[in-house]
Amino acid sequence: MPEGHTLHRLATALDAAFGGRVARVSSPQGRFAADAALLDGARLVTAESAGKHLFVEFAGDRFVHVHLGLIGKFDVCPGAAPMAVGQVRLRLQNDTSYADLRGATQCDLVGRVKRDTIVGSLGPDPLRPDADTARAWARIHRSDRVLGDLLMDQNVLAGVGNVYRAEVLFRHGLDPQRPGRTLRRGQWDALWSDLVALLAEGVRTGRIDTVRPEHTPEAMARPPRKDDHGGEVYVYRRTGQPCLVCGSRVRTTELKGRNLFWCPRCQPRFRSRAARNV
DNA sequence: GGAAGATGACAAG
DNA sequence: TTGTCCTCTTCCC
Repeated sequence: MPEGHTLHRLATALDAAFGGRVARVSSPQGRFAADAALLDGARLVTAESAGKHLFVEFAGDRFVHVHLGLIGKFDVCPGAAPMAVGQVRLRLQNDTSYADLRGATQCDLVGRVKRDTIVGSLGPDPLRPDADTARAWARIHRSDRVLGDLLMDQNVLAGVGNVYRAEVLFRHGLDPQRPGRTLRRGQWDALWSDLVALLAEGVRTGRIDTVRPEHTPEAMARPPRKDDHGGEVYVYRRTGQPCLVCGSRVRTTELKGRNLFWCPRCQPRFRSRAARNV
């Protein structure tokens, strides 16, 4: 379930379990074996996240760059490491904890320059207090691409994934197919501060909850969800179900290979002034 | 038991 | 745009 808040929590957990201590590093699956051998027995300095990227820093300006992709998992557990189950690409362990990485799209040993390049290419991360929101706005308000596309572009905005995209657009009544250049500054500012709050809440709870208190009874009354982002949402993966606010059926379509969810009434189709005057 | 699908991102054409 | 990779869970037969 990797969106920005997940990676942020993961970095914190890894830092708490391994930061400042010598770590055993291995690759039971073998695909990271050569690099693991180089790091084995080194001091793990810290772990940090940037958007959906994770960097585990080892002494000597060495970083394990991890991207979980769609299906990756990095489980941090207390106690002694059991026999590796499944495809464990990377395992960290010390006297008190172990952590297993599976299914990541990326697990590479990189230097500081490469690490800085990756971080520098990302858009502002709502979880970082020093995030430069103006950079994202500069990209968005000049773009012909639609909001649903822009919000998922990590070079525009770092850490937002499919769940937060769908939910934040719903919360602001914005049509996902609306071109970025038509967004007003005030709307963007509201969108950004909402993302800051939602992701911070996600970091705190480990779930994605976006339903406002006034709609919580409706959310609680519906059948339990099968997917595992953990929280209560308005539209994400609720295709065909009634909107918690207006009762319309939640709709879905594919946008650049990803599922996009929205409510046709709460997020009415955007029409430019020119189009309205025709 | 096996197919489908999933909170992502890349390269190739 | 399409194909590919990564792993695990859910759903259907």
